[in-house]
Amino acid sequence: MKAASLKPDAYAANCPTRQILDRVGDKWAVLILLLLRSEPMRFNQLRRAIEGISQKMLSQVLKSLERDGLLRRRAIATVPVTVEYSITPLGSTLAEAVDPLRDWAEQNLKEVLAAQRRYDAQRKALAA
Amino acid sequence: MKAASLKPDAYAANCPTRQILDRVGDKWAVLILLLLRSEPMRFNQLRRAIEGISQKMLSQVLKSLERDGLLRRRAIATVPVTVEYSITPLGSTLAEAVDPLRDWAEQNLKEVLAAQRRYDAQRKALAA
DNA sequence: CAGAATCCCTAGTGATACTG
DNA sequence: CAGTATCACTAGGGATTCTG
Repeated sequence: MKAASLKPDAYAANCPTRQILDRVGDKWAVLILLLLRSEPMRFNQLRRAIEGISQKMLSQVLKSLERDGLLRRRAIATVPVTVEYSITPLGSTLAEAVDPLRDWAEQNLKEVLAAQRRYDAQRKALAA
Repeated sequence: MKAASLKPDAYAANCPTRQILDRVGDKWAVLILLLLRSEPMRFNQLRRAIEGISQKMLSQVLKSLERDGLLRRRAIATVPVTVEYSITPLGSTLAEAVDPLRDWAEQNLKEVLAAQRRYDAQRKALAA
């Protein structure tokens, strides 16, 4: 865990958008948020749903999402203990703000991939 | 430079959204895109505008953005050479899809920070 | 000016084991 | 079940140097 940054650039680091984009860009954060949007889930339930995340990362990301007020953690005193994670209203609004990006991705991924192929073909031609 | 991933999880890695979110989450990519939205810029012009990016990163990010078809690179044969980067239509639509996120960030950063303070205060109380 | 190539170092991440 | 703690790794990113 490191603080934002120590002394650097005035343009990038201070920008509120940066912090949010970092969170959105986080490999798992948005994924978790989107999952919780449909229903509350428990720890291992999320773990299985995501399949590929280590429990360390899951635990870590959940903690920061909770810290940011984007989701809420509820421990239920059963034996063994049950913990339920649910999205907060704030988290929901963020998830909504991400939707246009999802849409863009789905609509334009093909074009991006095509551009990549073109670029790579071009480069290969030059290399020859 | 690594390929997407080799064999892992079916849920996270295959998702088109993941690739895009990675790009959006990239520390500089979106920043650059947003800058270019207003006007084409040259390499060192961007470098100065961002202030804090290393030229390695700038060069690297520019290259992948170009590869993705999100911006276009034009080398003009002057002495010394001039290179101009401009956003593509595809890049513009992505930038637009990011706007809701910017807005969310600006509107809700305060609340996020407040949540963080609450969380931290809570934790400190428990630690005592 | 616009980059490419190197070196280097640390922070992010996974795997493994342990706990309440 | 729901985590925490350790260790060990490597890839991301900065600083520096060189080039067309």
